[in-house]
This record gives sequence, structure tokens and C-alpha cells, in this order.
Amino acid sequence: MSATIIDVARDSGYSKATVSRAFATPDMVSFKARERIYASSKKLNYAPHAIARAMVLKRTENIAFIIHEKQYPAILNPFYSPILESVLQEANRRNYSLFISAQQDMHLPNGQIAIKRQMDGVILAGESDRQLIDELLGLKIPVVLLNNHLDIEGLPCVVADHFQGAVVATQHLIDRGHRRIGLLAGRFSRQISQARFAGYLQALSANGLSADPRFTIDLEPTTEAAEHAMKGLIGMSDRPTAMFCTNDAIAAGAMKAVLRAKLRVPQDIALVGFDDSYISRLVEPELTTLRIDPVKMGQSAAEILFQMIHGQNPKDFLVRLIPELIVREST
Amino acid sequence: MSATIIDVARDSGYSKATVSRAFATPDMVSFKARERIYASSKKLNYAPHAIARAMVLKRTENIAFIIHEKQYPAILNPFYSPILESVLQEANRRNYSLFISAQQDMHLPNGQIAIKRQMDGVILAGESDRQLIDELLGLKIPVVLLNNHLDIEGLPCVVADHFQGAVVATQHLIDRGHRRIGLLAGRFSRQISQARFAGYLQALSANGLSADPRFTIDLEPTTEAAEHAMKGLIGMSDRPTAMFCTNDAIAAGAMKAVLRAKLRVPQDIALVGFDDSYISRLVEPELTTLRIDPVKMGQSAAEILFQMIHGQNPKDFLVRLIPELIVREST
DNA sequence: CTTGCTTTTGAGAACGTTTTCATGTATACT
DNA sequence: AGTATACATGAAAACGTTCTCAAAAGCAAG
Repeated sequence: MSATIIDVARDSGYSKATVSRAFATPDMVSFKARERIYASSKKLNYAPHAIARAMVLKRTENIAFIIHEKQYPAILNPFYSPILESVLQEANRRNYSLFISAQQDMHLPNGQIAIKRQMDGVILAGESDRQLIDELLGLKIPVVLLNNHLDIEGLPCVVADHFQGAVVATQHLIDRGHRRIGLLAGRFSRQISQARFAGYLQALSANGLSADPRFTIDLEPTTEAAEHAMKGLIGMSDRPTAMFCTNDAIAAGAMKAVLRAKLRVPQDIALVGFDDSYISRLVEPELTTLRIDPVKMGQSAAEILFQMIHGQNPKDFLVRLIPELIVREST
Repeated sequence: MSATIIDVARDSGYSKATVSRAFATPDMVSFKARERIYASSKKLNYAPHAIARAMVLKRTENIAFIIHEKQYPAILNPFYSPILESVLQEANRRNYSLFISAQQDMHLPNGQIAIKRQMDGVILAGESDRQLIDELLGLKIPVVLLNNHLDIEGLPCVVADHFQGAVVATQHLIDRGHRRIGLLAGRFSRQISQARFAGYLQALSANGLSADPRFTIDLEPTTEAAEHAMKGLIGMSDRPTAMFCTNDAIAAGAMKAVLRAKLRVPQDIALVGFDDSYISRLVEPELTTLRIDPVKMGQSAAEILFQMIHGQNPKDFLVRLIPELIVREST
């Protein structure tokens, strides 16, 4: 149907080898040949066929970003979108295209994984399932884990220090004078949730406080679930005076419940979120939250991935970013 | 490096033709052969090579969703994410993978477009530039426009009726007794903004009202810009009592300004958003907004695209969805 | 007009599949 | 047993590139 390199070769009077070179390595071709070849190409509406190219080069110049998290909005949640943005930028800087997908969509009915060999490398974001990782590694496709840490030989990970972040957040609430501090934990990933939970406990006990089990709630990581749970807490006579929420969407739900109960944030109940997603600036009052630098996170992962794609071993197999406390109006 | 069909053929004692069939059309192959071939495949860690496959089949089973809009978050904005979700689902239902990208990243430095022939079809979301469209059409790649309407031969479009939506929204405010109704218009796309603007004017004049030019503000479609603009309006002695905002993020910004000025929504100033993105349920009070059914929008576009991919002409070249008014607390 | 060197070019194999066509091998029916 | 029919298999071409290797062409210097 559309023109191939052969058509251009014929039309321009050169061989396909020369046409190929005119596109891939222009300075190995004489000026005259280049002119004629480009003219023919334009005339025939020719563009090099990426698939055929990938076939022989054994690289597609595509990378994939695969998100595991199932929380709403499923593929595109507020935590990942700025990270994705920065990965996209890194990819484009190197003339790579970016494939985005959700993990549950990677498995075809025939048991194959969709990306097969169309990707030169893959960033797996969130709690990826082991089977997918093994399959990719089996195909010798470079993989980097983002926001997830697994101890697998030669598998680099870029993570935030959730434990440390939770310690800082909880300590901040204690410093503000709070003693009854609750936890709203979305179970997006056992590992991450547990690290944040552990940090929360650690900060409490370091200050001689103990966690009230009625105040530490495990819930679906949605705004609605958080609102509902918070409503329950508000009803208690000895309700907590502050809540540490394991992400901003949850904090937004909690805030909604508090405001609806005609209580004030932070005077009656203080709230801390996590992620510094744009939700934290959208709500009123704005959320105190923990910021994991998404640009740095995306960049680190992309950089490591491209190193591996180019056959180098990454210097660091574990990059651990320290979250920064952003104090706004909710505490 | 990794195993090919030839290795499996050799190991299993069958020809590569049979191995190929064992994967592509299993029931054309005897039970015994299948067993042996699968065993060899597992042993050698073989998986069909998607690129080689695409080469001969002339299809990749990939489609792309390319977003133009540059507003934050650039690729993944709250309006498109549920649409994307539904496109993804339609794609997966057909065993297609979905490529997501932003339009500004489509152009490689050498003047080529990144996707070349790696995509069996493309959905262009938002105000796509003409050059990209022409290039795709030139390569005979099926294209569907989403949330954008261009009168090009054989180019199907799926759009919302922005004019009608704006009429309904404005009428709703008038019905609530408002007379000084302002407009906060984000210029995400001239076409869409203008349609909404026209609908707003139409509703006003149908009720014998006229627009006060001081109250119709054109701004960057960000929460921050909207907050700033709204602050200005609130300062006026004869300020508007209601604002129609051309998307939810803008309405959220406006709401923030109103609440910060210690005014109440909707008693002092009523607000209507557009899109019914999750932002509208996140803010307090929740936003009255116009819902464009994202599932239907994504499905329509995907359905048309797949029809074209399979060589059929779509029945409708223009699908126009009517927005539905969702009344919540902000009016 | 040789000689030697550099630059430009072309022939053809290779990449890993699918598929057409022909052949071989069971199975079913007389 | 012999024939017709269905099914299972394999050889080889094709898909559109890149790249190696060798040859041709250009050019400067003697």
C-alpha cells in the first residue's frame, strides 16, 4: 500500500542501502544522493517503517510505564501523574516513546503478556505482581521498580522512605500539641502501608504515646471510604484531635466529613495527607502533606532504565527518596 | 539471545510453520504436536516476537490515545482520565494495547512522528494540530477525533454539545434567581470555549439579560488562575451572584477564592462547573456541574476506530453527546 | 597517467514471523 | 481392499528494513 524503501530506491535511482543510509546516517551519503532521495520520498509520501526497523535493530525505542495501583482513577491517579510526566520528558529527551498501561491489562487471555518485545524497557510502578516481573526478566527486558522494593538480583528500585515520612508527619502533629492521633490507612500496597503504619507507631512511642486501635483504620483508598470512616470517628466522645492519612485523597475524604459535621480544620481536627498531589491544594483549607519529589522520582527511574537499556549496570540498585513535610493550613 | 520459533521447532521436532500455528491457531495442530511444542516453548522460555509478527501481519494490535490539551496535569487531566479508562477497556476487550501520549511529544527532532506505523489506529483527543492529522491520514492510519470537530473527509468526530451544555447551565442559574451571572472561561480550545461562551450568551439573551463584559473572564485553565480572577470579581461592589465556569478545576479555584473571602457558596455566590470530573465531588460544598458521559464518549470513539481498523466505514461520522446537568450543592 | 587513499555505493544476508501450496497420513465409506 | 475425504504437516516466499563486505568512484600527489 504505502511506499517502501524499494519504491524510493527505484524512483531515485539509488539502491535501498543508500536510501536507508540517507535516513539513518545522512552524512554517509553524498549531497546529490540525499537531495534526490528526499525528493523521491516526499513525492511518494514515504516514511521509514518503524516495525521493520525495530525488527532488524532489535530495539523499538519505546519504553513502558505500567501502573499497578487499582485505586481511582485506576490508571491515572494523582500521585503518579506528575511522575509519569517526568518520565515522559526523560523519554522524549532521548527520542523514546512512552507506553502507559495498567497492570491488570497486561495479561492477554492466552496467557501472554501484551508488551512482549515491543518495549526496550519497563518501569513498574507500585506493587507489581511477581509473575509479570519474572516474565519480563526472563525476556531480558530491563525493568525498574518505582515506589516498590523487591529484593531481586539486578532489579533496581526507586522508592520513597515511607517510614521516615510517617515519622515526620506524626511528630509534626505531636509537636502541634495533639495526643489522640488517629491513622487512616488506605491499603494500596501492603508494603507501603505497613511502612507508614510502622513510622506512625514509632513516632508515637518515641513520645511516650500509644496508638488507640479504634483510631487506626484500614480502608479502601478512596475519598468516599475515608469520608465514611471519618464520620464514624467524629461520633466518638473521645474522638481523635488529629488524623494522619496515608494519602491526599483519603485526607480529602476525611476533611469532607469533618466540615460536614460543622467542625473546623485544624482547630477541631487536624489532618495530614501524603503525596502532595494537587488534591492537597484543591481542598479548603489546604492540606499539610508529605511531598515525594515526583520529578526526581521519575527522573531517577528513567535514568536507571536507560542506563540498563544501553547495557550499563546502574550505579545504585536502590534509590531512596526522603519525603519532605509541607505544612499548610490543615494542621 | 532469547529463543526463536526456530529453536522451538528444532527442539520439538516440528517445523516452524507448525510451531507458529500452535500459537496462532491451536486447533489446526494435532494434540500431540501442541503438547510437545508447548513443552519446548516453556523449556526454552520462548514467547512469540511481537515485532516480527507485526511485520508480516501488517498490524500491531496497538492503538494510541493522544492528548493535546496542555493544561495541568498535562497528559493526565481529570476530564480525560475516565475517558481514557473506557477506551482502555474497549481496547483490552479486543486484545489491543493502548499507547498514551501527549501531542507535543509526538514530533521527533528529525521531523518524523514518533508513532509511524506502530499503531493500527489513533484517537486524537482535544484540539489536535492539523499537521499531525494530515500525516496520520497520509499513512492511511485510521484516526478518530475526540472532543474536537474538524470537517475533514472521512474523519469521524466524537464531541460533546458544549453550546447546549452552556445553555442549560446558565439557564439553571437564571432559574435559581440569579441575574448577574459571570463566566470564567479557560481557553483550552478556542472551539470549545467559544461554543460554551455562545451558549452562555444565548441563555442570557433568551431571558432578556445581557452579559456584563467585566464578568466574563478569559483565563488560563488552572485552579490558581481561576482563584486569582475570582478574587478580583469578589472585590467589586456589584459583584456577580453566580459564575458559570468552563471546567471543574476552574470552578474549584473560584470556590476557593469565595470561601477565603469568608463568603458562602451558594448563598453569596453560586458556582457551576463543567465535566463532572472527580474534582466536583472533592470540594466542599460539592459542585453543580455538567456531565459528559465519559464512558460513552470513550466507547464511541473506540468503537468507531475499531470499525475503521477492520476496514468498515463508520455509520456516523459525527457523534454528538448531550451534557447532563448534575445539580449538587454549589447552586 | 599511475598510485594510493578516502568516500560513496550496491548486492545480499539477516531479523522472526505467517501463510500459501503441496504433500503426506489418518479416518470413513463403499 | 480401494477410494474419497478430512486433517496435519513442511518448504519456502514474503514482510521492510539494516548492515557487512566488496567494489567503484573520486581525488590528490607524484
